[in-house]
Amino acid sequence: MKKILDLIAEQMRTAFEGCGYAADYGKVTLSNRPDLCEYQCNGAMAAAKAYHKKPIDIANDVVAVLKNCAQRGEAAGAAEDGCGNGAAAGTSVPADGAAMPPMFESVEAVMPGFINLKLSGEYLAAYLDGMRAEDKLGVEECGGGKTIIVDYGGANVAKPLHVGHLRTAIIGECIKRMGNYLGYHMIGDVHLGDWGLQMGLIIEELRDRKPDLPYFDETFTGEYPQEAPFTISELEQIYPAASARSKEDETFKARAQEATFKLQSGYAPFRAIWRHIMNVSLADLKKNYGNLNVTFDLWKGESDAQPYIPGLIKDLTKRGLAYESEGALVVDIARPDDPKELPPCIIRKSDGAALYATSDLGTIIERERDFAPEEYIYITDKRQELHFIQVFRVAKKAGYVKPETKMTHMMCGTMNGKDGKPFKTRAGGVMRLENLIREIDEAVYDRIMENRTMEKEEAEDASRIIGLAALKYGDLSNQVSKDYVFDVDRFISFEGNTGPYILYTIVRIKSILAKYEEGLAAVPAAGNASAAGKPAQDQTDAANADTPLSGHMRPAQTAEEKSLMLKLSAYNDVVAAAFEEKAPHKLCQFIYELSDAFGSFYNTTMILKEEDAEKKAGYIRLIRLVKDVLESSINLLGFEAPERM
RNA sequence: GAGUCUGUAGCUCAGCCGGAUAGAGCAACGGCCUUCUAAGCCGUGGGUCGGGGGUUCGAAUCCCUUCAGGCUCGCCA
Repeated sequence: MKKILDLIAEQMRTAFEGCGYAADYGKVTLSNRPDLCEYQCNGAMAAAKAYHKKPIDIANDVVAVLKNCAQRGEAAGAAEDGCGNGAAAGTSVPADGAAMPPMFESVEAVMPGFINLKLSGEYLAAYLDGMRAEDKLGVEECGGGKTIIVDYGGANVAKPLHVGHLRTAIIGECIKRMGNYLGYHMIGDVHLGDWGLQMGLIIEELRDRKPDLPYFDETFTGEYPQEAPFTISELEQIYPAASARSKEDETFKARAQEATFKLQSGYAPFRAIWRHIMNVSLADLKKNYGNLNVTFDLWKGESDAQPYIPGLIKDLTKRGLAYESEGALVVDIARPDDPKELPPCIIRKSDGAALYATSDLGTIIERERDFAPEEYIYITDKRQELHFIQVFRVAKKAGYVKPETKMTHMMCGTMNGKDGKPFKTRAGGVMRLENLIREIDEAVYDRIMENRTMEKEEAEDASRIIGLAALKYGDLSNQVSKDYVFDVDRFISFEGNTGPYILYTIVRIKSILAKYEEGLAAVPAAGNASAAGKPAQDQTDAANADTPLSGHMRPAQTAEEKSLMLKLSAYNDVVAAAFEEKAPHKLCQFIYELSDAFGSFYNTTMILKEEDAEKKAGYIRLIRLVKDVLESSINLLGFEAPERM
């Protein structure tokens, strides 16, 4: 479906043109004065200078044309009188094939030259009917199947996920879901850190702990065991210990570097250990990401890029793009218009080893070969900005990526504690993701038990769902690029603009809908024995020809109802903008406002007590659409709602 | 030092490709449950949009300058 702002703007543009002004001035925005109007057009003021006229005169001209059309009851009039060509208000939003009612309830010019618009209740109702009839609630699939690779998560093998991994995972998942919803072919890749020094550290630490393992017996010639010589909890203990040791013990560090080198050179025993590390760690990572509702299409890692690196280096050297500098192999990426000359990208260290940029370039070569995506989106901490500038420029300069391919680096701000410094546990350490999630879930559980009567098991399930929503919404509702304060106490308060508030709205609607279904089922069941045994859903559809599903949306009767309907109509616009601008917080903002509008409506309108059956059915249609939009939105954000809370 | 981002209510944040009276939430205060889930709704108070200058009919928004803070600045990822 066309976006409602575009539909209105089409009318405005033809009206401006009909008065002899450029159509561009017909831009329409949501009103910033809801007390005066619903939509506004400020074009008359902008046009005033170009046409040497008073803004209010222009506004009056345009308004006169719009009113003229409305009066004649044909918003789809002839083009020469400026009434539009019929595409906007005539037939573009069919509701059961019927023509659309007139668009505006009121159109007025106000000093100094604003044009204030109010949508007619009939038009709005018909627009919402259009949404209800469509698969994706009116969201247009603008992606056209284009492939986009999203590189997010950034987990390191053998290191537990901690809060620092939270943002990129959550944001990446949301971007991927929005893209898929809009018809892009999104490929999420976790891009594991599985090839660095940490592997050598683990191998050498393991040697000291379990020297009898066959991997360390150079005379061993048999088959290595299938089973890993450690569990995930051992592994998670080994790495930090080894890491700490390497900082004090130079010999140990040298051994680890040596081991890393041997691993990377293909030394069989160490490759065998590496595979064990990968298997054990990957299973754990999948579980943890799964708990966050974060999934990846690809579980590739830096190690997968290694086969491409020799060819990459050879190619860059042969073509003169890479050259030796201070013992390292580098590629210049500076451009004359850079405000500051950027350092070259190092693709091989002076000791001959590859590094981060090299494996990212290797990964790009593999992705081009396998997917030839039209866009790359990397989601990482913002401190990696320079790294990605370098990688992108080398990839383009060397022609590994087509010039028109978009390469985007979404830079995430850091999560700080209440003190404004990077987030730490109360004890001062790095907080593991699992612990954070548990803390939130427990707080939700306590909250449920203090206010509600619910079985222990249901409460536990519900607290997991609600806790995740609190965590994700708390993150996604902030601007991606900004640092933000991660305050556990605030997240578990669940009041105001929070995930649980959104869920609560959904749960209340579900509850009303369920009661309504019960009520409908009860009526025919009393006098119709044959229907009595059927499930409630079948009965409601069969019992009443004019069910909430089949009937039309009714024009709003109250201010609260109108606000709610107006808010709903913005859904397709918001989803498209949130993806286009890579701004999940806009979708959060939207569902918060939608929930808020529902709250006001709910509080002023008794839905189930309504005596007029058709009116009541209209309310049901409306709140069902609210529920659908909310559920669809939170699914894009990456969480879900419980049945009760 | 250079580059870059940020600075909006007591706190946490929207708004930033120029528009009308700068918006929410939390916290504070006051109302609303014999009515569909009060994790809710309604209301009150609270602001030199860091400071200064400029562009404009019009600036939180654009430009310059200044202050404060964060981050980055060739062989970590």
